[in-house]
Amino acid sequence: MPTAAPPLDAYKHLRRGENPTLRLLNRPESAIATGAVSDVIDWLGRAVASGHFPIGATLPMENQLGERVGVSRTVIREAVKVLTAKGVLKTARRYGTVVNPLDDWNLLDADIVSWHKKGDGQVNLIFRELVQLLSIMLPQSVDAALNRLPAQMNDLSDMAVSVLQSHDAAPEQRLQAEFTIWVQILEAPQSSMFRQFKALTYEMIRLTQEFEEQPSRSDVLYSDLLRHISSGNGDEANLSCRLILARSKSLM
Amino acid sequence: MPTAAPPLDAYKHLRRGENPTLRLLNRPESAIATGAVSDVIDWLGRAVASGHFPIGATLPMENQLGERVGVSRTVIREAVKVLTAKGVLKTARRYGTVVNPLDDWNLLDADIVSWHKKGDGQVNLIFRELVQLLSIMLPQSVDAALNRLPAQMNDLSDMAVSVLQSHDAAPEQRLQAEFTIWVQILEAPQSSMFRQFKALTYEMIRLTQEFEEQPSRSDVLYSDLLRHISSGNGDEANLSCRLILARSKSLM
DNA sequence: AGTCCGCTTTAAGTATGATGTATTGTTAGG
DNA sequence: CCTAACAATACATCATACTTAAAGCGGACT
Repeated sequence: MPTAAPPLDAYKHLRRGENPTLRLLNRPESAIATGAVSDVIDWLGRAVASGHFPIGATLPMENQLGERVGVSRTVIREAVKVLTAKGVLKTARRYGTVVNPLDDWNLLDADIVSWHKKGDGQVNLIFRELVQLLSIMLPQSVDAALNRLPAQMNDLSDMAVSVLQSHDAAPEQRLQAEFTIWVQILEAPQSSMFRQFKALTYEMIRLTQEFEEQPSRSDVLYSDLLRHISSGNGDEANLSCRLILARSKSLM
Repeated sequence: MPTAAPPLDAYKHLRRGENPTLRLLNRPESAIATGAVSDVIDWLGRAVASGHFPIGATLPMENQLGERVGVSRTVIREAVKVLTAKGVLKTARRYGTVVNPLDDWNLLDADIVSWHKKGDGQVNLIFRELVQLLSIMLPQSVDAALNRLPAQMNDLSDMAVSVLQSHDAAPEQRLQAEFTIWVQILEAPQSSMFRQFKALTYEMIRLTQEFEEQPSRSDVLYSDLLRHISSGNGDEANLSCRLILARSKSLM
């Protein structure tokens, strides 16, 4: 086991959806976004995702873990329980807490994906499978967007495109802009389950940005997509959608 | 708020994968399948899903809830934390614990779906959307199964079909048999994310059985599907797949 | 009357320590 | 060599005390 302990506070800022200037959408912070337990969940999740605690490894005892990050055992236990419910960890008396194999993880849980970043152990695998999954779901959603009246495609999308077109948009702004567009599209099927893919889509965009050597311009792709949806051109819209996904797919 | 409290122990037997006689597959018990916390998660989840605690409702205080089901506040808190992480609940100091709107629930989490049963508040909605989602994913998986060598379709599937063909198979056996077949198919894409849909597929089959007025024979549908996959007949296999799903779809 | 500030109260959040209990590993007995 | 009793471990549960953020009330001031 590595000796260096990742700092607990290092990720606190990531959860907050700071977005003072712009009105674009940000991925809703995980519902459990308050207090020490949330911090430990985040820290532990990233520690596992990064390979600091590799698959099959046994975590330190709850007591040690607690004093290591400066919280009580109660907090550690509640965090571990959450990670256990997400299939990442498994606890057993006398045996300890161990990291489950990847197939046990609830990979459809966006939180789990969000803990991974470029360079982490299985991030390439996860990214690839995530793109593969969304390559199935997102075109379906685009199809649904065609059938609904284009009133769905509102000002928010237009604003997002203009952000993408601007030359001085920060990466986070571009991330939010692309996400905003997908949120509109994923509303079209009017399905709570489809809506669940919003957060996963956010993670795909995020990882796409991380993996890009140099920022590529996506404004044309998205404006084409929206235009074809508005004009009711199904084949063209579907093609635009797949072009956007091909960009992510090409990064592996 | 309703007065009658659902019994805590009433669901304990459901989690265990009792399967003494048969060798077919059962949905892997939720990773967190041991102890009082697990029981409370299950109980609370079902209490919410059934509408006993409707959306927007405030739960009793952690203390009261604890003495109501006969566990300490610690156990309640750990269970609530898990439900919070799944987006079902939301806690705030001085405000209490409230049930989130449906769109906040992690509906791709099979546990949440598993808590719903026929007659519950939103079960019709969830069932419909679940079938809709799997109507997209399962045909894709069938396609992948075609490309892999038919060694994938092993004895297990054959055994499952023979169970479906037998006239005296219990409902649970038929459930397990159908599930076993889908497990094989969902292995074909060799994707951890696709594997996540196993548990959701299990829930779809379960709900399909619940909603069926009288048990319908599915043996022909599945044997056709497997036969077409083995023979590499893509169009026919895809059709069989959609026929199976149409059976579920017709129940709403 | 209406607004604002601050106090009190509430219920979740955290901490601590003690005890319970499966499970493992070992050892003594056959 | 095998089995059964035993001891050790680390999670599981319980009980209690204390902390903290926020809702709600009430009084003071304009």
